[in-house]
Amino acid sequence: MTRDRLRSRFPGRIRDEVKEVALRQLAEHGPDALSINAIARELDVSGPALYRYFAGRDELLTALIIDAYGDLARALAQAAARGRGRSAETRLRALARAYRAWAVEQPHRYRLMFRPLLPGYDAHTSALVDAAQPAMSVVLDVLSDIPAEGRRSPTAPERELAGWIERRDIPTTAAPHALQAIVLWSRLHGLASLEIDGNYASIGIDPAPLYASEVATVLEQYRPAAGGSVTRPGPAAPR
Amino acid sequence: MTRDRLRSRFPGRIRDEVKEVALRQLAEHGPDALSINAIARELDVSGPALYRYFAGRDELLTALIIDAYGDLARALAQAAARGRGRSAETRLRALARAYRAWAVEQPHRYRLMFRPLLPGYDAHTSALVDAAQPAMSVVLDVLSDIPAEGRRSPTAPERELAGWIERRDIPTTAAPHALQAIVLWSRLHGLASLEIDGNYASIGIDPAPLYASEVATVLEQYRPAAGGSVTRPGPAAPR
DNA sequence: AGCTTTTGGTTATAACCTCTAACGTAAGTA
DNA sequence: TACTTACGTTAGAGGTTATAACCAAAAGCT
Repeated sequence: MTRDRLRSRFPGRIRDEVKEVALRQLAEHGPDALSINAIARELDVSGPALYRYFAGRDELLTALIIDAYGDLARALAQAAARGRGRSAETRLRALARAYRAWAVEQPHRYRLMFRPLLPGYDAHTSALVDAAQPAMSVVLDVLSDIPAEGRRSPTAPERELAGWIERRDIPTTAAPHALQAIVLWSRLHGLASLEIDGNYASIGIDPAPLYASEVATVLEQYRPAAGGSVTRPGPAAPR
Repeated sequence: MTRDRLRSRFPGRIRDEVKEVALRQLAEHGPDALSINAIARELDVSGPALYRYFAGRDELLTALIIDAYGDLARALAQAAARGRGRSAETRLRALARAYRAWAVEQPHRYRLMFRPLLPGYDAHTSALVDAAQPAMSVVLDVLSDIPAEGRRSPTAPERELAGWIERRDIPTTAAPHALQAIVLWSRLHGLASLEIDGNYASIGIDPAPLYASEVATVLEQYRPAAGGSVTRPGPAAPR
């Protein structure tokens, strides 16, 4: 037969084309339904042809995940940039809204990011954590605009984080806020992942205020004096 | 042939036996590796035999999920019961520790609970949300021990929740705390799911203080006056 | 131009999987 | 004892990933 080759049909962006089809199928038929064969069929090409472009299902998957992280980072950066003039608080709120919006608009991709695929904790795993970093950096950036005057002495997790900060290419001005960023991310992730699985819908509440509230308390908690001082991460968890 | 039948080998608990094998395989070879065939092989029985006891792979999966919810609820209830004398705060902290411990000790089961399987939002989905409720009730129970003196007027999400509370068999005394419970759960879920996927380990921090801290701020936030008053879920998210 | 090498596809095949169908035996019941 | 139901068997349809072997088209070189 030798029908039109992929190369001529999608010059220079075959991998992208494959990934697009993959995302479509993923959105329609669930996360476990991602099938190399089905993609090939839709591209009107026969089975193993795609193995010229992806080592296998897993590599395709991780490529999708990495893309997703990048895309999320871009969306967050945009949201942060839009509010450049305003206060860090409002920018942070915008960030949270953008995070939520991204997750809600493409839940399949969001789920993909946090789905562990291989039991093998090998090198490719580190590729994934690297991919996650830019998005985190956006959060850190916004947080580091908040003046850190009058800070109390760093807590244990904060000290642990300082070392990590240095080992990456992150500007060390962000260090005092790293823990905030992680807590915020954890909360947003908790909200988003519960929301896209319909847990808030099933009990009939609107999660939007929760996002706003979580941002507010993250700012509150790690502030110098205020009322949040009782609240500091105690002496290494009363195991 | 006619080797020993399952019935005679595991009288009265064939389904349980199958589920045990399933959990073992799930723990060892990842969540996608759960195979009816492989289970049958391990039980020294041939393929389709198991279809007498489970309608298919999906039913087995949902059975595992429901079991997991029940098991988690038991673990939480135990933790809550152990601290019966002490203050609600410490009981709540114990609850959080138990939640974390359960998730960390059996990550495969934890992941299972929050994994959406079928795109079909049918009746079996409601079976799953029903299964999740007992665990939530434990959290509500502990929270409702906290006196609600001097409460400010209920926020929008709280009002939304009140209706839901009435529709279930939950004692309405828990109503004022339902939002706290949901926020707490969301945070715990965020922490746990990030932890079991190794996100904290990869940046080298110990998540234990974070759990404690999140419990503390949940209590802080929804307290009458204090410093948390600025923190209330704003006017329905500035969309 | 012509020859050679690389590249991008093809089909065939192995080894899995889920699940249905058809069939026989073992066990319980009238 | 005869009948019926329950339980397990093999066979098979249709799906998957992934490898192997092969072939044609395009690109590079002289």
